[in-house]
This record gives sequence, C-alpha cells and structure tokens, in this order.
Amino acid sequence: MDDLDRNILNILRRDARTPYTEIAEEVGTSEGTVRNRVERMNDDDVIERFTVTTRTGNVKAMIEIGVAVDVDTASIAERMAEWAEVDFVWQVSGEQDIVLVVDAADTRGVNELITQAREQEEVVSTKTRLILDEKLG
Amino acid sequence: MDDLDRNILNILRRDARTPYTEIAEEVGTSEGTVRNRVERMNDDDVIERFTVTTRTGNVKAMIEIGVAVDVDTASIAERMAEWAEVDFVWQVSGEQDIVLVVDAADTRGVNELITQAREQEEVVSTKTRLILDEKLG
DNA sequence: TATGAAAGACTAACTAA
DNA sequence: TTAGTTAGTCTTTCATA
Repeated sequence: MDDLDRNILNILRRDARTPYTEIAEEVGTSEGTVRNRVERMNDDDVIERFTVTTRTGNVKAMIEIGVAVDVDTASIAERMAEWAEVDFVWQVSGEQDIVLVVDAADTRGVNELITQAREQEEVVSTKTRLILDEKLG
Repeated sequence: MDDLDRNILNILRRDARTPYTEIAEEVGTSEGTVRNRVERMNDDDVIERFTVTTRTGNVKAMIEIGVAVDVDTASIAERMAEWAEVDFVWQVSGEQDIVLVVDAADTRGVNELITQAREQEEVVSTKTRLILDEKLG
C-alpha cells in the first residue's frame, strides 16, 4: 500500500468503471501498472468487491441490536446478513452489539426487519434510527 | 423497477464488473437489454454509483455526533464527507444527529477524526463505536 | 435483436531497478 | 527477482439499422 495504490483506490471509489487508461493518465503511470495494482489489491482483499450502491428503497435505517451475553454474536450476524434489504451487518463496541444497515421500500419494510430481529431468541433489545440523508465520502 | 431490474441489480451488487453478456445469459435476456436497463437505472439514480468496497484501514468506526440546535446539519454533513477516511455521512434520527462511518489506518486515525469533529464549533457531543466485524448483505 | 466498429482489457515478451 | 512498459490479440461495449 503506497500513495499510488491510494490514488487508484480513490478514483475507483468515486467511479469503479473508470478505464485503466484514464486512471493511468490521472495518476501518472501506465495502463498495465494500474491493472497490476488493482489485481493485486483485489487478490490481497484490500479491495473487497466491485459493487453498485443503490437507492432502491427510500427508507434507510440503522437497527442497533443488543444480544444476550452467552450467545455467539458472529453467527447471528451472519444469519442477519442473509436477510433481504440488509446492506451491512456490523458487530460493534458500545451498548448494543450489532448494527444492521438496512434499505427498505418504506417504513413498513423497516418495521418488519425490526420485528424479525426481535423474534430472534438471542436478541434482548433494539434501537432504531432512520437515516434521513446520506453523503458519500 | 421490475423483477428483471432487481435480478440485474443483485448480480451487480455481488460483482459490478460482470459483463453485460454474462448478466444477460443469467437473467434470460439480451446484452442490449441489460445495457439499456443498467443505463436507465444509472440515469434514474436507482444505481447511485459503481464503486469498490475496501478493507484498507483496519479500524472502522461509527462516530455519532450531536450538533447545536440552531445550525444547518446538512452543510456540516457535507463538509465532513470531504474528510479523508470518511466513507459515509448520515443524518439520522435519535439522540445524535450525524453518524460518520470511517475507515482509518489505525486507532490513532480514528482518534484524529474524533478530535477533528470535536473541533467544529457546531458539534456539542460525540460518541464512538468501533466496528469489530462487518458482513455484507 | 443482430451486426460491425470502437474501446477497453488481457497476454506475454521485454526492460529496468 | 520484482515492478513497470508495450505491442498485439481478444473481449466487451456501443451505435446502427
């Protein structure tokens, strides 16, 4: 990871479809180098995946979840990552243990996810915040 | 937005570099149709952007920020979105007003961001949670 | 929806550090 | 031995009918 890698990543974060030739010109190197660097970062999991961000549903929310002390948080997290409309599942420090970032069609969709979370035996508390606006870094 | 759009999106979410020809085969239509659909979704902002998810920094965190009542939250959010290492800025409901999702090289990097946030006049409180693990939905 | 043209990405051989 | 470059080839996308 050097400055060249970081420069390439910054361009890809804004638009992952920027041609290698264009990136090369911007960062001052050859197309081949950019390609090699991207491949290497992809293999090394510096780049996790190429993806699209969507604004399909119009209601995004953070659902913060507390779980019982004696359960395996990771396996619950893994299960929740499979739920439709869930974008991220984070295990976090702080009062709650898991944060779901969800993107639902409407508030009813968010509510169904909260209900679904509460129905899990391991879940002892939930706290939801609507994401009113999002800006990308 | 119909089922065809949704199918295409699901493929792009997992790998945004899947060729149109391959997507077409998988969803049972032609390359041109896929291309037109993707272009349309891109124009309509159903697709926000093509991007890469990275695991560069090893410390991710949520920095929850409370701001004074009489200030323009949106403009602060916009400013913070420009900070390096910030992935998302969300305006949220709940006790705090803004959530930064950051991806820093180490805990010092996170700490610098917290400090930077506190230095803003409008900021009255911060609360940070480390993201210990992330799973993608 | 097909087809040819253009753009982009990939292969592999080569060069330099 | 590793990273970078380059030319030629192949794949994907794009525009046209």
